[in-house]
Amino acid sequence: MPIRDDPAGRTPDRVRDRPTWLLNRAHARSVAMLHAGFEAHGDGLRGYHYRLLAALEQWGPASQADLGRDTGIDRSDVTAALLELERRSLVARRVDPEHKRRNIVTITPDGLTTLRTLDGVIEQIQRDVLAPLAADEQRQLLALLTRLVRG
Amino acid sequence: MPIRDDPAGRTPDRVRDRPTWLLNRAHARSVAMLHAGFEAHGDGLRGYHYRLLAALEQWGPASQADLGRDTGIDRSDVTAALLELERRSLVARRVDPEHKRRNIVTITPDGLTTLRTLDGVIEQIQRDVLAPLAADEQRQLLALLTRLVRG
DNA sequence: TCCCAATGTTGATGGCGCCAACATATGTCG
DNA sequence: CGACATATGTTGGCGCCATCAACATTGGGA
Repeated sequence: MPIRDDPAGRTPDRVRDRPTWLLNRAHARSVAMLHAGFEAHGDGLRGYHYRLLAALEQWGPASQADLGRDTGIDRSDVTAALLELERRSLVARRVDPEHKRRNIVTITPDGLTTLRTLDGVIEQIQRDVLAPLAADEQRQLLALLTRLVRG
Repeated sequence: MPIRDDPAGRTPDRVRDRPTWLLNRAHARSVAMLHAGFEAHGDGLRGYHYRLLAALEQWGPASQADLGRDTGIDRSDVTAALLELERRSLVARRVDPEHKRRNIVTITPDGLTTLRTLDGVIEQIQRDVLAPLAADEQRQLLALLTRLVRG
């Protein structure tokens, strides 16, 4: 999904230094690296799956709707991603006996193992993404991005 | 295309502070704003169209292949976007008499006008995107992103 | 009780990027 | 010159992430 990696292409001046363009490129860079990492070690799982597993690990069993709210993933995409996770036995789904319209989703031991593996892969990618910057610059960037995002 | 704007959703800890996640969110923010801007004032044009117009304005007439290289847009996508731009008379295409397999694309006066309009819209969006930061922080962020992207 | 809200599912759409295949035109090298 | 490779534009398909519409089911509140 990244734009062409090849920076050989001249970028129009009016585009090249714009904040939105830089954010786009930086994002493309990180997505490309994540993609490569998931490709190599993610066993076919994608960002959605990781986010769902992470949410389940952190807050325990939840309904699909809650998972969607907690991860910012649309209900319909939650359904699709959970089907895949269930197929791999990384999560289990059962109907909530209290509210029969609701599915309670639980992460399985295998799911936890997978989550930990992905954690390692992703941590390495974080380092790779930030590699062009010195340690203090990395901290600066993260602080600024955090303020940008939360602001 | 941004992830859900609603930041109410709790984000899993292991995700929330990761550089790739922050870049993703910052990008989502800028894309959402760009989307809204194009929606309101872009007359249905998309990022591809703007980039092509910008490249034509800056470097003058070019073949479609060159446009693709200069903008990082795939040849096939260049074709589609130019069809739309031609339909709106924002660009003109003619066969290169020297190399009959080649189309020479030229921006029209209307195209220039549209480009300037979009420029204004986009400039405003840049300001909005960076609004949470003070002026010196904005400069810092841009410098860091530039190094990240070029590094 | 009746209506409305929430839930899970299916299916479709859009933006952006990628790639394969093809016909056509243009070299280049034996 | 002729065979071969290369560049170009076009078509069509795929993938990822995000969004929305519509629906049946279930539950809660007025």
